[in-house]
Amino acid sequence: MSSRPRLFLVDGNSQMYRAYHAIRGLTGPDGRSTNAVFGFITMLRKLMAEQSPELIAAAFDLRGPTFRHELAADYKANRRPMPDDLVEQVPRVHDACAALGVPIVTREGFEADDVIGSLAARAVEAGLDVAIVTGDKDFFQLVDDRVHVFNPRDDGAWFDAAGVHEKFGVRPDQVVDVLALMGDASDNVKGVPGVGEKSARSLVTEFGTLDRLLEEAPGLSKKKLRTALTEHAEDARRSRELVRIRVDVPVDEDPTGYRYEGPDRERCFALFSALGFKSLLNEYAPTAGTVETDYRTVATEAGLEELAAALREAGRCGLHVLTVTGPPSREGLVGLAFSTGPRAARYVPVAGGGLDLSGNLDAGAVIAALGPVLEDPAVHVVGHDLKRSMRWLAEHGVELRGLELDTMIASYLLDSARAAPTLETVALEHTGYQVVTAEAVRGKGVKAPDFDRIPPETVLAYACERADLPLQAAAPLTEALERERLLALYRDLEHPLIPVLDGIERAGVRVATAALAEQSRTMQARLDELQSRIFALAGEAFNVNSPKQLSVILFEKLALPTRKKTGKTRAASTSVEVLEELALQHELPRLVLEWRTIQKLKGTYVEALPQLARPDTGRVHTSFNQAVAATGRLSSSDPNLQNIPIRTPLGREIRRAFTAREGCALISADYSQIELRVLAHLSEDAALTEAFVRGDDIHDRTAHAVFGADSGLDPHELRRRAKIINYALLYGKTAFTLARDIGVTPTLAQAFIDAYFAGYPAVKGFLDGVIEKARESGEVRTLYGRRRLVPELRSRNGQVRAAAERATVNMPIQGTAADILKRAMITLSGKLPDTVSMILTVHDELVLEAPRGEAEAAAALVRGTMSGAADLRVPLTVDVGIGENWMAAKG
DNA sequence: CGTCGGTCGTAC
DNA sequence: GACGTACGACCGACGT
Repeated sequence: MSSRPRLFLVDGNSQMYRAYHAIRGLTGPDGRSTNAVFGFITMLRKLMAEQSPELIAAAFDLRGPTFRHELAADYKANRRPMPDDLVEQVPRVHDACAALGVPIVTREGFEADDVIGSLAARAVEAGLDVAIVTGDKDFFQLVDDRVHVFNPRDDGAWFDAAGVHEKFGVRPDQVVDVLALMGDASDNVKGVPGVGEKSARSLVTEFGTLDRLLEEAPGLSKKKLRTALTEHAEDARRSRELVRIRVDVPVDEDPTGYRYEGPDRERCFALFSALGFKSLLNEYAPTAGTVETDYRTVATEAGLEELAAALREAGRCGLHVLTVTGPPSREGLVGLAFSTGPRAARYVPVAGGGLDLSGNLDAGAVIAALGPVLEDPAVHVVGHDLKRSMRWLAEHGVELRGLELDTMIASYLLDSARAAPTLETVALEHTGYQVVTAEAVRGKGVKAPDFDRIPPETVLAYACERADLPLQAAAPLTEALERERLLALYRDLEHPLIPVLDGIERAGVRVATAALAEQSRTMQARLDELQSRIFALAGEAFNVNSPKQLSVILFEKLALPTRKKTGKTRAASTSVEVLEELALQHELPRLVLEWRTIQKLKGTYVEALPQLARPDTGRVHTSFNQAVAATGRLSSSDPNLQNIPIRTPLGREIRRAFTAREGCALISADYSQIELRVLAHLSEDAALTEAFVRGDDIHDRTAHAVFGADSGLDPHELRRRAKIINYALLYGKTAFTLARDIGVTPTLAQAFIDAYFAGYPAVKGFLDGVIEKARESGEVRTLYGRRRLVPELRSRNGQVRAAAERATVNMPIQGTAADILKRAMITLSGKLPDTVSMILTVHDELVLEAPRGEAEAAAALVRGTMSGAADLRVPLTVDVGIGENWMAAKG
């Protein structure tokens, strides 16, 4: 090993071309290509990380002729010009290179190759080793003890002289001779006709040098070769001069001066922001620690009064409510943070909890001073997840008003397809700051102390940033919403929905915990019984819940046939589908199916729900997430009340446990076939629209269209199949899975799909049109302008593309339905009397709780509001029911 | 002992 | 390979 410092010389042009071809379809915020820049940066960063170069520089070609054009006028004449979208990236590749701390070297009249060759020669003279970073085999000619070639592709490959011989078949000093003989069509380097790479190599190996070969040519026995070599000897010599990399270009630079001193972080950040390289921004972002801040703790009565006055004076603030983890509670409030301007915030810790905060103000004093400000609609509030703040403040009797902007939801509307936006990503993208994470303050894992166990001074920066940065992000986010035509959707739909959802969450839903406990006992008894019979049949005890152990029993011990493999690990599947088939030939899988069903219901609902109910009220308060689902739907968690069973009798028992409070009834109202109606509206299909307008049974209508009037089959079965087909189309289902679901051959299923599209011709055109438009624009929108970005439509991976196409056709349908229900909720919340509460929403359904005497009137109001929530070409039919529990109300 | 990916299953 | 959108229980491999 040499101890000499090593200079890395990056072959800029070849690496830029490689990046350009390796990455497709990447564009920046301005819509211009960024693929080559991104690929080049990735390569450089990898090089830095893995090779830790002490010295580095990059050489690039300049436009215009070089000395080679003087040697051969047609040099590179055949080469296709650089694509326009690469040309425009060249200056940015240079910028990126410089920003990352890699100086750029060019020489007029010479190519990057010659600059590198000459720099390498100077470097060796100066006592350095050299690594040429390239994927171009031409550089093999420069390799010696001191100069090696490094190909950064994949894991990276080093070439010394032996490596060159192994890879290219000749010694480095013979490389030019081989290249000269074989020529290079793309550069118009002629070479010798009939001599390709292989024969060039063997000839040079045999004769040692090109000169020697040409001397001996007249005596060669092979006629063709002899003639070619003698006639084209001059071409070969000229070609050698073209392919020979110059090592004598005057380079003034001192190679020892290319010391790598790291990236210019500010310049990188600015450049990567402009290019839209969000994943890279993180690393180069300025952090709070590097910026002057005015973050202070407020811990006196006088300070509180001063803060309250300042907030009123400002009329606008960023807010963060710092709490312990877990559901909202009175005790869990840890502190409040307010910001009224960039990098300025006040943190008000609240005494109590596990830490001795006797020096701090108690919740009563804090709320007394600041509650009125928070409730004042004239004081506008910006925050990240305002609904969460509302719920926690409500625990202290404070009604947060004056909501101005929720940065979480604004960011979600801009790109609903990615993971729910955290303040970390919003701050980074819209203010350029990297915030302190909760993990950095609290530590990692479940054992990390909660915020109430951490001293206020430690929490200060964290809490203040969470008030400050949303406020700073508000303007850029609003501009982005405006620019992307999403501001009206935010203002008219998502924003007004925040307090509506807060109300639903706060109201909660009553669960009959005693009934669930009873169910749990019954279920356990049945599970025990099933388990012993399963063990008896298996001949041993095992964990029935473990797919792995179960498959050993099924497929090894009992030697039942495997039917399906699982997605990722390709293990034998034990899914319902498989077990149902196996149940035909063995008792054990049948018992396992029943065991699983009961276990699932018991574990997920019967036991989980009572634990999540408030002991004092017996009500569970779910969280609705407004910034998760890519289509615009809401999701529900802790507990998820949107997947409570309904299909099986046992499952329905669980719905019976959702009951109205004393003296009240539940009202369930759901849209009938809303997605198909949305499809009818969006596609403007005459037959589909007419069917809904006339009030036909849509599945019968489809059965008629698909199977004909006189198929002679059971009408119920036909309707069942038609229903599956109707929904299959919404999800982009293929003939393959449709066939499986309705029990026909894929060919027949395809015939059904064809018949469907023949019956509803505009639907086909609509679905194709959606994909086509989305491929062009990169996005797909609902009737109300909600959008989803679908870059995967341009993927080269067929499977990825197909999945994106299915998501694309589904989005406007599912998303418009979601928009409509949200509209209905907002309107309804303004009309309902105080005595009636919305308590649940499940995609196409609303559940309300009303005093018995008011239920009928409320039901009528709900039906009217939901029906009128959208103005479609088809009516919106709403099924409404009233009952003492959720099951009964769905009647 | 905790984290995390994989599998399975519930809803619309 | 093959149905869109979610949440969550449980297992078991893996790392501390």
